[in-house]
Amino acid sequence: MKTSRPLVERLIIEANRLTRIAALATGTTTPAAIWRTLSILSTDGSMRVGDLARASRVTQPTMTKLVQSLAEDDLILRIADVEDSRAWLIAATPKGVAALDAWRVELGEALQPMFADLSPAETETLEKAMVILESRTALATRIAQTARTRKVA
Amino acid sequence: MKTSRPLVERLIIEANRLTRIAALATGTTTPAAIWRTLSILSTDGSMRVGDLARASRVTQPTMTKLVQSLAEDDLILRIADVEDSRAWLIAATPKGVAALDAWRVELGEALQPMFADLSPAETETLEKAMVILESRTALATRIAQTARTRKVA
DNA sequence: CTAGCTATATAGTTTTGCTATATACTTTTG
DNA sequence: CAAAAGTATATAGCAAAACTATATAGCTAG
Repeated sequence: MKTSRPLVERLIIEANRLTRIAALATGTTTPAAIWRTLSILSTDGSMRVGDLARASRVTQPTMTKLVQSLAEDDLILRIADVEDSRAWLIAATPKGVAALDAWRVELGEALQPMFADLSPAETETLEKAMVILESRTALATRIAQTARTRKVA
Repeated sequence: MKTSRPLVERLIIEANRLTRIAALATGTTTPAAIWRTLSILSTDGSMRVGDLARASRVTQPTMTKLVQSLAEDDLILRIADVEDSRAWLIAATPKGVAALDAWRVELGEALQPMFADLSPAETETLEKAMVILESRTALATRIAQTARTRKVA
């Protein structure tokens, strides 16, 4: 283990580990692609199939099929885009948001034992760190979204 | 967005988001399974195919095939287990560790802009939070490993 | 209005990962 | 200690997922 690893690098390593440990701790077999898609819609709002595919790092045909399957389960819905009738806006339904939320609760509970014995000072440090992280990731997704080649009105 | 979400839950949500954003920012097409496997071996040391499969959340035959392909690229090597000649110990090679490290550097650099303007106080908060996180995830993987049904000598 | 461009859908193929099972070795038991 | 039962990995065959290529429909520029 390098001692001189930059902070941001340590951050992404721990993020990957936490993600892996949490998935391991819950017994769910639901494909990660479903949660990833619902997470993106939940944080970034409704968007087109193509944008969703890019954000989720799959090809557009793959996302089209995933969206079809999610729509069948009423987890998302497809709204006609008034500005461009070729496109659809994909939005999470209340049921979809609830399913995502339940999964997050499950993940949180699975990780809980690891953090059960945090001291008040440690809890405060993590709370502060979360506020910082949350502000940065919120910014990042906005950048990613505008990266789409979009006509300026 | 819930305001009353528990700390641990916010943590896993941000971990997922960071993982997603970082993957998006780099253009790599290398399957995630490869990095996941190398990460596990790197942090938890050499282990058997079966344990590696469980840790990586794939079936044993899938891991057998992945291990074969990684061995062909000299990213891992298979050591005979002296205690049980049915089993192999899988270990990351120096080349494997280097590849993992390069990928982590790339992820870190991709996220760098998001964190370029941290104040000294914010940096310190994140540094402290990382120390806490690193100690907890280190603990967690040890627990997962002993969870294997292992004969006591 | 036509030519070219863009958004999503479909078809067909490749890849990935699964279940079932075989093989080799270890452990338990009578 | 030999036979039976159990465990670790490997292989075979199949199912699911995701890709490339392309079709279809709608938009936009000249």
